[in-house]
Amino acid sequence: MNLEKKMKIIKKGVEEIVPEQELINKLKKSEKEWKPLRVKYGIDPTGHDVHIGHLVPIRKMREFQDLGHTGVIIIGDFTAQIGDPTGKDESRPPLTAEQVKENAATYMEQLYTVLDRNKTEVRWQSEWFGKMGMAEVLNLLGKFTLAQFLAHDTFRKRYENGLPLGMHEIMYPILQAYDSVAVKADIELGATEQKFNILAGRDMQKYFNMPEQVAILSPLLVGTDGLQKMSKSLNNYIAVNDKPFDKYGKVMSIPDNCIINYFNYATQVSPEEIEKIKKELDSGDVNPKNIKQRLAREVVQMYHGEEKAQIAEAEFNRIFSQKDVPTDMPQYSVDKAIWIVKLLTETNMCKTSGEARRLIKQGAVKIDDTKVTNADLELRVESEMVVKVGKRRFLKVIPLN
RNA sequence: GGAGAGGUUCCCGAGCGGUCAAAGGGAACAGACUGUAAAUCUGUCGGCGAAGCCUUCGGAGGUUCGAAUCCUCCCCUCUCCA
Repeated sequence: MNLEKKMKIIKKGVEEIVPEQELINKLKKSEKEWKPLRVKYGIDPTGHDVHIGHLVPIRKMREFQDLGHTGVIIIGDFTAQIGDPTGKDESRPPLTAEQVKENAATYMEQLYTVLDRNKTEVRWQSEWFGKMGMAEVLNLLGKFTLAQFLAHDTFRKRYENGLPLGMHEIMYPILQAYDSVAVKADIELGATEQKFNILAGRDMQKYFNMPEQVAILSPLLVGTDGLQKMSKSLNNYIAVNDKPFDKYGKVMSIPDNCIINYFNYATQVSPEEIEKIKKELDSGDVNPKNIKQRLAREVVQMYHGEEKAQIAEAEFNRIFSQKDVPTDMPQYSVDKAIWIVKLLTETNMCKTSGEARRLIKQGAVKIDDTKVTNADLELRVESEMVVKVGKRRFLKVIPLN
C-alpha cells in the first residue's frame, strides 16, 4: 500500500494530527526499516463501562494494527487514582487497587471487541511509576512550569471559578507524558481534549532525548443528548456492553442534527457515502427517521453483526411504531392476586411505590392494553398478562401453577 | 497563622425562625402529538398500603412551642494577606 493511501486511512475521522509531516516521516522510516510504529493510547480504569466515544481512538488504533503497527494500551493505574482533570470540573474519589485491577480487566475485554489481540501490548503505569523515587518525581515536575498548566483551559477554568484544584491533579499530564517515554511511543491517540496531555508527552520525550511522538486527535463524540460530550458521568452514553436493542434505541434518541456527526465518528460508513446521506438529509425528501434507523443499524452492526442489527430494528419497530410488545420480556409469577403497586415495585418496574402510584395516576401503566386507573387495584392473575409501564418497560405476569 | 465568603434535595441554585419536602433551571420519568427513545407542549419529580406519618438542607450538640434558617464546637471548600 502506498503512503498516500495509508495517510488517507489514518486521516479519516481525525480532527488533527500534530505535526502531520512528522507522521509521514515516521511512516516512511517504519516501512524502510520494517519496524512497526508504537501507537499508544491510555485508559484510566475508573469504571466498568466503555462507551462508544472511547472507541473512536481505539478504532483508529485498530486501523494502525491492520497496517502492521503495534497498539500499546496503557492501563493508568496511577492516573486513575488522580482522575483525569481534563474536561471536568470536579475531582474524582480515589479507587482501591482491587477496583482498578477489576476495572482494567473488564475494560480490556471490551476493547478487544475492536482491537487485534496479537498486535496489542498492554502496559501498566505501575511498571514504571511503582518504583519511581522522589528524586525522579521532582525531576519530572521540574520540566514544566505552573504557567504552562494554568494556560491550560481545564486548570485555568477551575482555578478562576474558585473550584477546588488538587495539587496532585496537575500531576496528571506529567504522568501521562512520562508514559510515552516509558513505552517509547511513536504516536499517541486521543480525543481532542487530550491535546495538552499528549503534547506534554512530546516535551517529555524531548527532555529524555528520544524521538517525539505524533499526536493524532479524534473529535469528541457528542452524547445522546446531542449537547455534551459522551461521558459516563453525564449518563448520555452508549456502552459497548449495551444490548443491541438498547444501542439501537439510544442511537434513535439522539437529536436529528447529530446524525451526520454519528455517521462520521461512530460508524465505518465511508466518507463518500456519508456525503450522499448528508445531501439526502438536507434535501428534506427523506424522513430523517429512516436515515437515523440506518445509522442505528450501522452502529449495532459494528458491535454485534448484521443479524443482531436487523433484529434490534425489527424489535424497535414492533415496540415503538406498532406499539406492540417485545418478543422477550422479564416474567413474574403471581399466586392468585397481587396489589398492583406491589407488583411494580417487587419486579423493579418502578423504584418506589410512590413512583408506581404516580405512573398509574399519569396513565402510564397498562395491563394488556387497558389503562390502570386505580392504584389500589388488586390484580387477579388467572391467565398470562402483559404489564406495560411507559413505553419501554414490559413485564409478563403468569399465574402460579 | 490572620481576615472574609461558603457547604441546600441527582446537578446548578434560591431560601435566612413558622405559610418548607424547601422557589427557579437542568437532568430524569410520564402524557399528548409525531416521523423516532427527534423536536414541541403539558405534567411529575424524598420515603411509606399513603387525606396521615417518617426522614432530609456538611457533622455533633444547644436555644425555641417551632430551626435549612439563631448559638457553640468540629469537618470541608474558595478568596485575599503572610
